[in-house]
Parts: sequence; structure tokens; C-alpha cells
Amino acid sequence: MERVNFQLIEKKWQEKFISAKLYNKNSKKFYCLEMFPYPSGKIHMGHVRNYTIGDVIARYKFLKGFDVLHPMGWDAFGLPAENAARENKLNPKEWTNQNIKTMKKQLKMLGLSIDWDLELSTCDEEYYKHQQSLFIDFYHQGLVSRKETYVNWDPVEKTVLANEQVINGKGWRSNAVVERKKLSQWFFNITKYSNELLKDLEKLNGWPSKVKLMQKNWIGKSYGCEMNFKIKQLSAEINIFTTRPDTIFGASFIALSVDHEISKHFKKNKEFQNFKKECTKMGTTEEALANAEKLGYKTQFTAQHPFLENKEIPVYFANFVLMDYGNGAIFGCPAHDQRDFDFAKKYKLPIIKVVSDSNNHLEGSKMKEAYIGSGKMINSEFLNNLDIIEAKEKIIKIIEEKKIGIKKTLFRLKDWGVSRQRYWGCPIPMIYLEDGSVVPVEKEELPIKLPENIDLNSSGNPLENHPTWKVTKEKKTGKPAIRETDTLDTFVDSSWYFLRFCSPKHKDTPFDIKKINHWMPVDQYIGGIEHAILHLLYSRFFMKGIKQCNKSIEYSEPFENLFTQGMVCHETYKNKDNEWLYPDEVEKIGEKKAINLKDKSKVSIGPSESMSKSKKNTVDPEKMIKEYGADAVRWFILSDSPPEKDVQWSDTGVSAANKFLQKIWNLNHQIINRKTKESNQAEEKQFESKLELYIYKIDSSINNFQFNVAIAQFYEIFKYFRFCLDLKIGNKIFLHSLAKVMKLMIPFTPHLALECLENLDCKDTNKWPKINTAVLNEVKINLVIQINGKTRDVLSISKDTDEEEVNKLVNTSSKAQKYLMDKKIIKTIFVKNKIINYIINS
RNA sequence: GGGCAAGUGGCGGAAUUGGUAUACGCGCUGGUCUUAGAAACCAGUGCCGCAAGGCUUAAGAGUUCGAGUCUCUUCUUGCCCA
Repeated sequence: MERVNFQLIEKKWQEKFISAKLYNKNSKKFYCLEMFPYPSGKIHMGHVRNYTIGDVIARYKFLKGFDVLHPMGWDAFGLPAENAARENKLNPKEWTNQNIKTMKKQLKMLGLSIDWDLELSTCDEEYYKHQQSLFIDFYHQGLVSRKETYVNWDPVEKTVLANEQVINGKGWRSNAVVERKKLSQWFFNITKYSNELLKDLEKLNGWPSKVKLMQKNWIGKSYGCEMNFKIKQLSAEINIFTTRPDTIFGASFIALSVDHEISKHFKKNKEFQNFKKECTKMGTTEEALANAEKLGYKTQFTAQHPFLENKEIPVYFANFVLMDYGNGAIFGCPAHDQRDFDFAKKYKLPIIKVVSDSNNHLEGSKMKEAYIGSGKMINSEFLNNLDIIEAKEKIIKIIEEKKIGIKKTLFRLKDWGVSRQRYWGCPIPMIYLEDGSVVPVEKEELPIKLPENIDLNSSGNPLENHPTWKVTKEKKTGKPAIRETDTLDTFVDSSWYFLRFCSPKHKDTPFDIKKINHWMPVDQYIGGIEHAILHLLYSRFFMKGIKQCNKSIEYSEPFENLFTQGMVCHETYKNKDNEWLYPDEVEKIGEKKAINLKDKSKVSIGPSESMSKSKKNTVDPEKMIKEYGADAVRWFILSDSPPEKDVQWSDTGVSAANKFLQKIWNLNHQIINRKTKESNQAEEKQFESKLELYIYKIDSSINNFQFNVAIAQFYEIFKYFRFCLDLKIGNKIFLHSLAKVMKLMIPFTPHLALECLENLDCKDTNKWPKINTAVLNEVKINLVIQINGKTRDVLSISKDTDEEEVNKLVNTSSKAQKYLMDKKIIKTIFVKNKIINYIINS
């Protein structure tokens, strides 16, 4: 058998793929983008899957005649570089650049059709300089502001933690109990676009509905009203917000945030101050608030119920009310809100039922939990008998008429806090003057560079600790100033990189608007589902913000089509001491049995999970490429599962891929050396039309992102080729058909396909074969004969045979006649090209 | 607790969108070749049955000439939000 040396042909073709230009044909554009990687060290199988899928699409579209933009870059800022730098005594920049070098080499080994001339890295001054410029533009447009908010504060690391860095209320690294701390932070005012971000989701027909739903829920539009409550003991009003004004007659307390302005009356109250301190020990996530024990501090104040003259409602401070929700004040209706219910139970407040639950007629005082479903209003004066939606509308109308409140729309979405007390990020281009004012730096001063000599070993903010970096002057006036020492959240870096790719070397401004208007929006964006909310939402916001700054930009949504691929999984292994083992430390000796290679002891096999370093269930792509070849790795990662679902990595699977590709190579040789004695037109025609059918199926499978189905078709095609080798088919037709199929292979296994095509002396390797739809109709189809809905025989007939003809053919089917003999046919159902079903008396 | 998605052989999965269920791959079984193994090739492989045939898409019901696909109920799993 002829065998191919994959190492050799891969090297040969990869040299031609470098800086692959898939454009300049001046035809329709196609921007194919995969989410760029974080340069963590080496590529992992998740990258292999992501970039293989992208490469199939890019190469396919190119062959289909599009001008394809297919760039790659590096999401290069971020905390791991600082941690690694501390451990390895390396500068974060060096560490990052080393990783980029390694990973770039590895990506090239996969044979991707990437135009490396467009490469960018977010930690390059040439990139972040423009990001600082965008920040200043946003600032001038009112899209950036500085606000005081609560953050998760790690008292040991002396830094702010993101929500995902808080694990069980403790810092992920220090393990210290996280505190709630008020800090002045920079924000992007993403909430200014809440409505557009929600509304424009409807335009995104090429997005998975799952992702759109997640974004919709995240933005969380709801409506309710503001309402004023008079405080009896003060000449003051409390302005509350509620989404359930219909439950006003069930109100039994008012709960305030400890930061509500009423708290000024308790400045000297020790008990209250202790309570307030207690509240700061809680995290800020919604989940933390929901799960925490509800605590309150009762004030001496009471509020007048707006509709019940004789009713006064006690006022509490409560730990579950935050200033940034509504106005830091709510009214509590225990019967119909679980948090309020918990609170009322604890402080023995009345529980008044105002919505009837038709299945459960319990008194409020006997309820075990809040009822939050729908129903008719009860105990609610003029709202009685309305359902809750009608009641809500009616009460808001009355509140507005009485001028004690106003209808309001509320979004769950909060402004995007971007300040990070970190070194390895984009410096925020703002300065603080001595008079207390905060101003942006002049654009000609950009980039504000990170200092090279930095101490990362002390706690606190490294830029703040730097002896000289923050000391500066205002350019215009020469007045002394202090730089902002926080850096930007790395999500900012990835919120506009897709724009920079359109003109990555553009000097004076972040991008060449003409280029953007040509290439944008991204026609196909491909990445992990884990970015369904934040990255994609921030990028959508940036696109809208950038459009606000540059009116000549023609697009307000960055990603036309989105594909979210599943993860790569592998079994997990543990040794007898319950420690994780890597797959290559283990030998499998059966389906569910494995031994430790080191000492032959028993290994327990755990469930297959998403590959992660912590569970050591990873395989090294580079090793796999060296062992089986890049084409086999690409082939396997696409073949085993639909791309949107998780895939199980299997060594036997990739080895099978390698064997199959060898067989294709061998078959190519067989066909080149094939000699035909005679040819038969009918057989040739059948051969050609069947191939057309396969080509058609592969084409539509690629279009539908069903790469696993496309690959199954290839297996069938080559099986069919082998079957036809001995038929009376002229070799010219064979060679021509083979070349066609090898072209279809280019997106999947570019090295092998191009090498074979070269051997076949095929010149136009940049064109997808044209599908001959006329031939498709000449293929024989299978028509099923059913009797009483059960399949009894199958007819192989030409397309569009009519009922009369089919009936005649049924008469020749002995299998069918067995059931039809001596029986009366009551009814016949005939569906052209599909089925004939006879209903008989049985 | 709410929302969404999904459940098909030993395993990964396919099914022209209501028309032959189990394509294709892995694994397994038998055979050819070989001193032997590996590789390669050929055949078989949902379940019951010697066979004819019957049964089968998480479970149950319904609509239909016909349901993996549509509707309802139940169960299970995954993801997101709480």
C-alpha cells in the first residue's frame, strides 16, 4: 500500500499557507473570525476545534468565490501573566511574547489559512494606544463616567475581585473573606444603550436563539413604578421602586439600603453602625444576596400607606436592599416575594395575601413560602378581582393621577465597571489635577505606556506602588498631575479587536473607516458559549459607542452570524491516592479498566469532562499532530460530533482518521495507475450522477455547520470509488471525479487534498466544483412500498415515476404481493418519490 | 425555584424536516494473509427468534394511512438565571 509522509507534505504546504491571502478577487467579501486566544502557554484541544471549524468555513467560502478576511491575534493582557511573572521571575511582557511565539508555531502546524500579516496583540503599544484614544472619545461622548460603587474587596491582596474570582465568599487566591468596599471606579455607561442592545437582538437572525435569550435575560427589562411614602416622624418622603405595585395592599414594611439618605439620622447610633458594618461583609452578587440570611434594623420611623388612611408601615434597614437597585428602597409584600417573606417571618411582620392562588386557600399567616404566580387580586380595595397584570396597569395609572409616583422601566443590566488594580492591562488615559478635577490626557501624548521596571511582589496596585510612573503634568497648562493607576478590564481589549483587524497597521486612528465599512460586519464569528453574555454584549456596546463617535460607520451590530462550538472532553483518571493523572500516565486495559504506567497499580476512571489542566484530562495537540498528522487531527475533531455539541477526544478515533486518510492517498495512486478495458455509458452515467448527489450533500452539510455529516459522506464516497474501480467506467471520468472530490476535501484536510490534486495535475485548486443539478435528477431513488403503514418492499426507480407506473411495479414485487393477494385495497396513499401505502382489510 | 435545550445500539452519532430508524465512525466477532504480532483486506454486528416473522428512538397517552420528528403528561440529564 502506498503511504504518505504527513510530516513532509504538511511542511511543504504550510510554507505556502503563511500569510494566506484569501482575497483580492474583488468579489463579495466574507469576514471569518474565530475568537482570538489568550496566550496562556500552549494551544489546547479547544483551540484546535475552534480554529479548525473557522478554517473550514474560511477555505470553503474562498473556494466558493468570496474574498475572505481571516485574521488572528492575541488577547494578551490579563492576570495570569502577572502570576506567572511572579513565579518565574519573568517580565509579563516577555512571558506573554514567549507564549505567543510558541502558540503561533503550533497554530501554523494545523495548516490554518490565516493571513498572519494582519496579526495583532492587545498588549502592543500600537494596539492599546488606540484603545486609549477610544476611551477618550467615549469620555467626550458621555459614555464613560466615574462612580462610587461597592466592589468585592480582597483585604489580603488589597485588590478588587471580579465576581467569578469570589468563591464561596472568599478570594480565589488569598482565601480571605471578601468584603464589600466602596470605591471610585471607571465605568462604561453601557446602560445608555440598554434599549438598543435589547431591541437589536431581533435583527441578529444568524445568532443561536439560546445566546439571544441569555442576553435578553441579562439585560432584564422590566417595568414598574416609583412611589413616594410619607414618613410620619419627619417631613420627608421615601421614594421607592417596585415592579409589583399591584401588591401595594399587601405591604407590611419598608426596607432601605444602609446607604439610603435616611441613614444620616443614625450617624451616631452605634447599634446601626454595627449593623451597617455587618452588611459590608456580604458579597455583591445577586446570588449572595438571595442566599444570605435576611437581616434588618428597625427604625423608629413609620410610613403612611398611600391608599389606606389608617395604615402605617414600619421602616427597616435591610441587608438585601442595595443602593444600585431602584433607589435603595423597597416596600415589602411578604405574601408574594420570597425575600420579603423570609424577612417578615424573622421579624414577625404581618403576611397579607393579595393575590389568590386558586389551588391553595391558605391564610397569609399560614403560608409556608411566598406565592409569586398569577391570580386574581384580593384584599386590595379597588383592585379586587383584577388579574395581576391588569391590576399593575391600573394602580400605576392611579399613582400617576395622584401624583405620588411615576411609571418606570428598569433594566437589570448595570454599567460596566472597567477599573482593575492590576499592572498587565491597558492604562486608563486620565489624570488627576491638584484642584480635584479629572481630565483625559491629550491624544498626542498617547500611548500612555506601562513602565517596564515593576514590582509585582508587594500587595496592592503595582502602578500605584511604582515610585515615579504616576507623577506627570497636564500637557496644556503644565500643572502637576497624578495618573490614573488602574488599568482597563481585559474585556475592553476584546471589544473592538475585530475592527482593528480590518486595518491593523493603520497609524493615526484606531481604524480606517473605509476598510471597516468594507469588511464589517463579521460574517461568521466562531467561539465558545462561555462568552455568550459578557464578551458579546460588550462588543455590541462598543460597536454602538464607536458609531456614536464616528457617524460615517455603517454598522451598529458587529457579528452577523454567530456559531458557538462545544467543548472537547476526555475521561478523567485518578490513582490510588485520589490524585489526578494525565492520559499518557495511564494504560487502558479494557473498556472500564486502566492501570498506572508507573507502578501498574489500578486507576479509577471518572466521567468524561471538559479538558482542563486542573483535572489533568488534557491531550497535547502538538504531540497528536506529530503522531497522526495535522490533517488527521483536524479530520477527527470535526468527524465525531456535531460542532455545537461537546466532543469526546479519543485516541482510537484520531488513529482511525489517520488510517482513512492513508487509504485516500492509496486510492489516489490506484486510480492514477488504473487501466480500463472497456466502458459502458449507463454505468458511467450512474457513477457520475451518484457522485453529484454526494457533492450536493457535502455542500449543504458544510452550509449547515454539519461537518460530521459531511465527513460521513466522504467515507461513503471513497467506499463507492473502491466499489466502482472494477466497473466499466473510463479512467478519464474516474480521474476527473476524483479531482472534484479532492477539492471538496481542501477545507477539511488541506495538506493531503492539495498534494493529491498536484499529483492529479489539477490546476484550478481555488474553485469549488460546480454542482450539476440536472444530473441529480437522473439518480435512481428508492420508493417504499407499505401495506397498512408497514414497510414490505423497496423499489429502486427513476425520479418522478407516477402512481400508475408504481402500481404496475408493485405487481412485480413478490414481497408485496404476499400481503396483497386476495385482499381488497380500501385506500392507496401515494407520495411521489417517497412512498406508496396500501390500506387493506386484514 | 424559574427559563431553555436534550434523551436514538456497547460508544460518538445520522435520519432528505411527517415517509425504509440505527447512515458514517469507534468497539466487538469471524475469516484471508503472516512463524507470530502489527498493518491491510473481506464478512458480520439494535433486541427476541433455527426460521418465517415480531419488537425497538427515556416512559405513557394522543393526532395521522404513516411519528425519532407534531400535541399532552411523567421521568432523567445538561446549561443559564436565581
